[in-house]
Amino acid sequence: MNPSISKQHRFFTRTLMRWHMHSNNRVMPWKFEKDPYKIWLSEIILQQTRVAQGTAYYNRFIKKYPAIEKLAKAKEAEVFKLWEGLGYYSRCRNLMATATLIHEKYKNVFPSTYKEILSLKGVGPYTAAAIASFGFDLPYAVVDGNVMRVLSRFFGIFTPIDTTLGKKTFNELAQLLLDPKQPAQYNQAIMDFGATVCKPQSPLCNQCPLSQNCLAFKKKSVDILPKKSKKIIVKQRFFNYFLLEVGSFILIKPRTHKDIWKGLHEFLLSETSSQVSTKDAMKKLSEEIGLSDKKTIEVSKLYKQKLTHQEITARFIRVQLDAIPSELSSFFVQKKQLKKIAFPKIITEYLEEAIFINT
DNA sequence: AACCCGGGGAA
DNA sequence: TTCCCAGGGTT
Repeated sequence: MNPSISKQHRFFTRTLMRWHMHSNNRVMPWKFEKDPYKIWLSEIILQQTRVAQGTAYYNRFIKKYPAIEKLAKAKEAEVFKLWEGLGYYSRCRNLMATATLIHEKYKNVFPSTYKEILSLKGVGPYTAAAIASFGFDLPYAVVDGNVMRVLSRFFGIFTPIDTTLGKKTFNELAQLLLDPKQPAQYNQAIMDFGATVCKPQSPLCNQCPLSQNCLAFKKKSVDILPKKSKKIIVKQRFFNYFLLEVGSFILIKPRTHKDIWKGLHEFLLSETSSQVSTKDAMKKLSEEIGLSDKKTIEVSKLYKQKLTHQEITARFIRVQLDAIPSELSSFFVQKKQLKKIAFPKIITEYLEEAIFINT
């Protein structure tokens, strides 16, 4: 018996598991899943993503790539297109890298130790614990946003969850509380409990089985927990997109530099530090790439896209060229191909509204 | 330790 | 608007 486990700890775990047995009605496609590939895929998709948003993506991925070998052998552009709109595209790159690694190094057998799982690209402490417990019944406690919220409230912990000390505190506490005899059930229970009862806003304290011993409930601090320390500064950026068109061809470039949307594609971009007129944007374009015989045919309205730490304002300017410039020839594709290419949301939105694409 | 990386839904 | 989501990687 671990002496550092108090009465409060035991009440928490026992009551949580009882709730899980009798009152947990949450349904998700990957629940009770034991195939580590499917568990891994669902966990990567759900990183910083709501279940409601990720579910459709999960189902499409499983349908198209029912086993990891299929994913490992898929074309990169195809996988990106399937991931399009889900955000955090490094997850998609890491997904493909890990699928390839497991295919080649592990011969399609998913690694079964916590250490090996944690070493996979795109798999951090949370995801490793999730795969280890759900897939292999190993005693590792998951610590995600749900868990930190539940623990910070029940144990009245005001340490900010986004600090090193906070992460250490919640990780150690979560591991103490885990029922080592049924790690998968316990982890499922605490996350479902956080998502359905101990919610971020208006939690259901009046029908919470833990409330009698919940420190935040006792001290009326439920609504200020968990604590966070960071304040995010949102940077404004202005994107002038030029659609260089030559007949049925159009210029599309991949985003490869260290910036947002790496791995997706876009039109010719000229970024300005402030909102500029179409005329000035065209002038800047001419300075950057000297194109002759160009004719503006259409200027779109302004589109906005809010990211966590940036706000993008974009305008799309259609430019007709007489011929494909030789130095840019490798970037021209048939307009018909656009539907197979993965774009950021702001471009997808424009393309859905623009009718030229079908002409 | 601080910062970067998307998009959407709920209040 | 603000918050935050089954977080992880880089500097």
